[in-house]
Amino acid sequence: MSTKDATARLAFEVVKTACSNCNLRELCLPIGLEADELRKLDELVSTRRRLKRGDYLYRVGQDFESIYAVRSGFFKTDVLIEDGRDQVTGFQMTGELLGLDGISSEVHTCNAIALEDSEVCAIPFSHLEGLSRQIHTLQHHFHQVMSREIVRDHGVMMLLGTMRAEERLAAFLLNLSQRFKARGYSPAEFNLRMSRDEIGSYLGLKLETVSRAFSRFQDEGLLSVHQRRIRILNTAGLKKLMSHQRL
Amino acid sequence: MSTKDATARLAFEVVKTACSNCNLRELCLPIGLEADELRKLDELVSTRRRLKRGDYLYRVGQDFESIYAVRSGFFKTDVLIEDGRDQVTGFQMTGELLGLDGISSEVHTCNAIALEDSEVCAIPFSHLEGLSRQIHTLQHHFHQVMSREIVRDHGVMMLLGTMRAEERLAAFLLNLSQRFKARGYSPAEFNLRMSRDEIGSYLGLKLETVSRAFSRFQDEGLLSVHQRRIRILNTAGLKKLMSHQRL
DNA sequence: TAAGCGGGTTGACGTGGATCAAACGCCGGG
DNA sequence: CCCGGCGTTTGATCCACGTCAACCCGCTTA
Repeated sequence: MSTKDATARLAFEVVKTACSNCNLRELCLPIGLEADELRKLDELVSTRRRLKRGDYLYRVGQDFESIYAVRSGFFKTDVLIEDGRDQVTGFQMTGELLGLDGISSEVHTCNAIALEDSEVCAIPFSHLEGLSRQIHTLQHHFHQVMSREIVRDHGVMMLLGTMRAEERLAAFLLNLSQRFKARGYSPAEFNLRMSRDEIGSYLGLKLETVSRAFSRFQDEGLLSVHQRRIRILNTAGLKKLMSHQRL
Repeated sequence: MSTKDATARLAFEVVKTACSNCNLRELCLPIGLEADELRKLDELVSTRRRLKRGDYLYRVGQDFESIYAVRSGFFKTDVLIEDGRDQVTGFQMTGELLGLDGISSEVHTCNAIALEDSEVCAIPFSHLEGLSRQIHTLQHHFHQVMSREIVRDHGVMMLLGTMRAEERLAAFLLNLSQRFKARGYSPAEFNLRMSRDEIGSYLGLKLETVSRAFSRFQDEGLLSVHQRRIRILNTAGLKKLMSHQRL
């Protein structure tokens, strides 16, 4: 997938959008807003963008002017260092926000890439700031979203800093499961949108280690795994595994 | 140091404070505010608190109502899991903010502990939201601070996910160095406020590994180390070490 | 139908850092 | 001045995960 293709397509795939009749409004920024406030938000969320699998929503170094709400699909964000190493910093699904990293320096500091065909709402940031000066609820909710991102990052730091391979994978799967559940999908059966390599990058492991951990989970009857199709058979077992004292 | 001692002392050590004549105002929340705006901020920043080494500024589970700006001293924040493992999520120095994690759930999700005698300004969060609805500059600056925290966390994730022990320690020291420099202290010579164990926890390493890495750096002439006293002798060498391709 | 390819699995082996253990230096108290 | 305690250093050993390599599976293309 060439960059030019992606950029060209993006330029045209914009659609007028409206929060007030979006079925994600309980999951996304509009939480708790009154009808008239929701109308104001509609004006704010100016455009929708469609992306194909592999397209970049934004790249490191690109000017920041909007944050994005995932309307459908699945994303990853990653950061790079010169020598080629990279780290997946998160996976984002419907109702989650992308681009908060760009606020600090007016420039995006990570890449956001669609892992399947996706759709996002672009929210021009200066407008969001303007509106959140008027709507207290929106302001507070936005602050909570940013704070939640910080808390999530602390969880990942804990995972990377103290957990062993199987614990990391268990934590990862339980987190995904719970997020699918919150969106009305089965918490027990889902398919992964990311490769073993991407999971490994997120968890600070090599893809072989991820693959082996999957196999061991399957052997122990905790899951069934077929390629990217996951069925969780023993949630309690996975949870127990996570809190196993390090020997 | 017992908890009760700390809590009792904290209750009394409150002092009226003012941003407008604080010599940190170029480093802290007031950046870029006009004189009259600064006066409003003064009313906001209600109290100052002194802490002794080892005191908790706040604890996991405690109700969130203020964020804190470090006026002097040095802090660490950490998170725990049931089985006793813990992860230091950050070290905070003068001008940096503490407590952003609490916004999302109205409850603190990490502990903040003074690593030396310290002083903080308490900023009641609801007041901050109120004022930032009036002062655009303040609002934007606050968003930048939160975003910067997210970017910093991504850096730590990169460190924990992809770097080896010596690279982590080099990155850590260079970061400290640069932060001391920004505060007008020597970037080359400083003393660490935290133990090897705390460094290890932050970097996802055991204290022995940290100690060995220090020794090796010293052998290679990159630093001189005497207990917690650090002198950086070869910044370029440390930087090069950081970007060494993994074999 | 074959051939190519990208992603996933599995095995054999190497190694960086954890673990265990001992000793050292610094510091405060008797 | 000695003593005990804590943080740190250093050495010896171990093991979880990385590395390297072969192979497999499902999909696409010729």
